[in-house]
Amino acid sequence: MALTDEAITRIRNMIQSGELPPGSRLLPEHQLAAQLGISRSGIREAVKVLESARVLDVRRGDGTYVTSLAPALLLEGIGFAFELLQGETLPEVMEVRRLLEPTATALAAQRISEKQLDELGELLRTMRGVAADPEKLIQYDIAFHRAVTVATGNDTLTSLLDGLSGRTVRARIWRGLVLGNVAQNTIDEHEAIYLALRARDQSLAHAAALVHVNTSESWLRTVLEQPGSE
Amino acid sequence: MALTDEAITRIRNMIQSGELPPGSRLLPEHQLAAQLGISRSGIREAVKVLESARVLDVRRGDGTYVTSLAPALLLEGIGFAFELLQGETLPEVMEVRRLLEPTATALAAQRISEKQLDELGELLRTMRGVAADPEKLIQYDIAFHRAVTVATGNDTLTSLLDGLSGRTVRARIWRGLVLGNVAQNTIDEHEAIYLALRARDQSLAHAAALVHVNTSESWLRTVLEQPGSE
DNA sequence: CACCTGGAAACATCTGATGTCTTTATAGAC
DNA sequence: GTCTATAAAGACATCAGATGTTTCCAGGTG
Repeated sequence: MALTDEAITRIRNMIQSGELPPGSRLLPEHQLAAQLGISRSGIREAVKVLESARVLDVRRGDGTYVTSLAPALLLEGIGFAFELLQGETLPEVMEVRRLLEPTATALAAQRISEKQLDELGELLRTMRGVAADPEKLIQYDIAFHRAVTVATGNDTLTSLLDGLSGRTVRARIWRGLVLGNVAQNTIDEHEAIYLALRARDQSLAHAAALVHVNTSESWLRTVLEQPGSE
Repeated sequence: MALTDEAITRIRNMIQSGELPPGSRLLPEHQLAAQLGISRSGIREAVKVLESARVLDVRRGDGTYVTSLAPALLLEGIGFAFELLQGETLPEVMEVRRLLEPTATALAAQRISEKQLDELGELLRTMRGVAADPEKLIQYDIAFHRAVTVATGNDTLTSLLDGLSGRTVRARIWRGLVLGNVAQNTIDEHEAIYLALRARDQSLAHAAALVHVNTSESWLRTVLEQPGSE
């Protein structure tokens, strides 16, 4: 494995060095192949890898361009990675969430805007309305937590938590959680978080988020102890 | 873009469903191509993508195998992603570290073993010995922080922090930090963390790690305000 | 039993051809 | 002059075949 991987590295270096800034266009395949001294096949594999990593954007009939390289794009792949983690590492992922989410929520309490607070309140109100519908409840639960992380103003943090709480991982866990008898409890915990943010109380926000994540985690533990849960 | 991407998805699904468990071998390229109904070129691009994501391990002359799918492998790529983040997002990465590392250090205080404490003390002693050599100081600094996260026993967390504090990002920041007049200060902060862990004092460990990360972050801020720092 | 050697299997790479899509320029209609 | 439809060119998508290299393993040899 030398030629193709070398091509990947060289293209990456061109981007990292600024020679190929975000949005710029790469040479056509055959010219790029000539420049890097390998065949089009090799170039295509290299480009495909960088495309899957959201570094390049290949537009058929047009050309290949460097993406914006925004955190939301580049960190998109980690959700992809988390989905392949085997069952025994799921508790580890939950633990990371338990470490990160309360702190992030506390940060949100410090920075959240009035408008974002209103949106959060609206989400909470909607959640109460669909408490009987598990699928919709999950959907709005995800939206609620995402809105909180967005309120931190840190895109990198948001993207990381998106990956940690990816739809697959979260759906697997929360579907069971909601189907259990704890729907009302979950909504109450969300309200506690909302009230803490509204009060801009960082300590309270931290505690409320911790309680909430802990509920999910302890539930997950009981599920994983049962056979046939995977 | 349909055929190759579909092939990627289908291979991923075979792995996720358990049809291809970790360590198992895939069909040869031409048989896989026949099964998925595309050409060898398409299969090769798909396999290359999954290989770059550390999902597959291609052994020339032998065959293609599913990796162990361990967190350390699958999350290896996020360091790769962080290296491509542009300058203005560097503060965001530092902020995530500021959120995560103190909490992780507090967790380590709870779980670290006697043996790991001894190793940490040894690292600290070594750091003092090479205080005058920036390159080596950076090297042992990385080892120190990694040892702390390893002590949490959470591989997923370790891999994430490895990515956040990847050699490139960290080296860029710390080279300047060490070249500044703060080498001794940095070592003192490490000792504070070590003592807190030794005392198994979670609150103190949290605080010490926060002070330490904050030092780096404020330094980074001053550097980024200067022109020509990138 | 240990070592060596051949062949088979599998990936690495290249080459060339064809299909399809996008963009753009051009010719025509109004 | 402007708008539109069409044609042509450029670029990626995909396929097919051939050749080189590496690895593994069976079988022979000492």
